[in-house]
Amino acid sequence: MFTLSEENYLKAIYHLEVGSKKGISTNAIAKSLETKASSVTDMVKKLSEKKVVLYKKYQGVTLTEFGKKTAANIVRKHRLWEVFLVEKLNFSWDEVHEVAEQLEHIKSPKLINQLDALLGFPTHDPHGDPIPDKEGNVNTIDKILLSTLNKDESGVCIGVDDSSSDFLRFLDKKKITLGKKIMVLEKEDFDDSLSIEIDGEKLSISKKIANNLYIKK
Amino acid sequence: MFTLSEENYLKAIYHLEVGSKKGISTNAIAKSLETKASSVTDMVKKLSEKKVVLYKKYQGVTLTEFGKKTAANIVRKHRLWEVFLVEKLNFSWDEVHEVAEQLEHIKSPKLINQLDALLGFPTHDPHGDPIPDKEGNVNTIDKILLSTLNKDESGVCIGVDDSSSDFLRFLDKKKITLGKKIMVLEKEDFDDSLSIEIDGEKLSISKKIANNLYIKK
DNA sequence: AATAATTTTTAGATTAGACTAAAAATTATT
DNA sequence: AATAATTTTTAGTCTAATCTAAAAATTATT
Repeated sequence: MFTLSEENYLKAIYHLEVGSKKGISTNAIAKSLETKASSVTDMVKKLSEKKVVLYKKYQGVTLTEFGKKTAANIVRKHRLWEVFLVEKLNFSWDEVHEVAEQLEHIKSPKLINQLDALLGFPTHDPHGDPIPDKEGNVNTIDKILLSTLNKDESGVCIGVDDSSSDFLRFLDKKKITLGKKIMVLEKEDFDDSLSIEIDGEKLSISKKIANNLYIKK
Repeated sequence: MFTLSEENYLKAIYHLEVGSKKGISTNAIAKSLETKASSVTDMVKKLSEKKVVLYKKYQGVTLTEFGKKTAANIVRKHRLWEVFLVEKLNFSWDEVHEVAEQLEHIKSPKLINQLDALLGFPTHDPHGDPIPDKEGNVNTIDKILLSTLNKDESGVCIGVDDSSSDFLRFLDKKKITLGKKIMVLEKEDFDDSLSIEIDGEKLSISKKIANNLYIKK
């Protein structure tokens, strides 16, 4: 069994490993968890003894298969709880993260299985991120950034990259939600802003926004 | 804000204070939390500094008003989660305690308020124990032990004293659940066992069982 | 390739919470 | 009231997880 702290380290390493071929550096983990490199070194040794990471001094860490499964399970719990908060308890999508950070550490397989069933076995969380299955497998679909679309191309909004409260509240205000169809009407060269159509309405979107919205063609 | 450990101490003291006029002894707390008296002394000093208990060396502790409210809120969360587990996630009443012990420490007022609403503002948990309101007030109704009923008297089953898994599973097997009407047909003098009628069926109940079932006349 | 800059690890300290063993206070018993 | 038994507190130790500061290793730059 893992402590709260161990679980948080595992989760951080899991997220950092996505799209990174090499080992995860001590500093990267420290930054992600807002802690000090020396603390990371200590914990990483402990995790290595527990067989969830491979660790060689100065070489960074990699999750073992066991570690990956363990981490994926925490992420699974986090995302299922997020769905629960939005679907059943009327949370908005910018409010769920903090509470899910706590709920993800509750230990009860039955609780999670039943929650999964109550929610109708959802595949994605409120931000469009995929929910790992019981074995830790993640169904990755080919999502692209809105900013990569060309003029006159369109796609369906399927997720966000940055899921900070500020960004999510901005999307709410603009009525941009998952599942909505977005058409690129114009791309401005001088500032890379986009003119898009959503819900039959025209809207201007900055580069930063377009770089944080995932689209499926 | 309180740590996990502090919350568990508060809850233990809260429960021990019910029906006790004097201060709660160090040993009583130690026994209830399965820890050592010396650990209790340490923690009690900390809780005293945090203004949740009154403490004088060798005199035991008493919860302050603030402490009572804080503890009642933890109990409120525990019992609401128990209702959730039974009503929404198909847990049986002997399975809920362990998970609720974890869930009660989740910090989010909105979560609890919304959960309360989702459950239809329940007043009692699956074992018949009252759920404190947001201000920490508990609606105590006059419950009596089944063993105090006389021959030919009857009442409705409204709760259990001992809520151990073994006892609850026994009740399940005998189809004794909250809300059922129980009539005392006979009291045996030599072993204090009862002959009762429930669901139109005759059943023999030992003294121990009758001492753990609460009835409302 | 040598030196500078950066990253990582080690060594030692700190804090919360728990423990053991011994001392002090209280309560019970003669 | 004196002594015995029990309870409670104190003093000191331990572990998990953190930190700072210094040392060691790696990477980058001239």
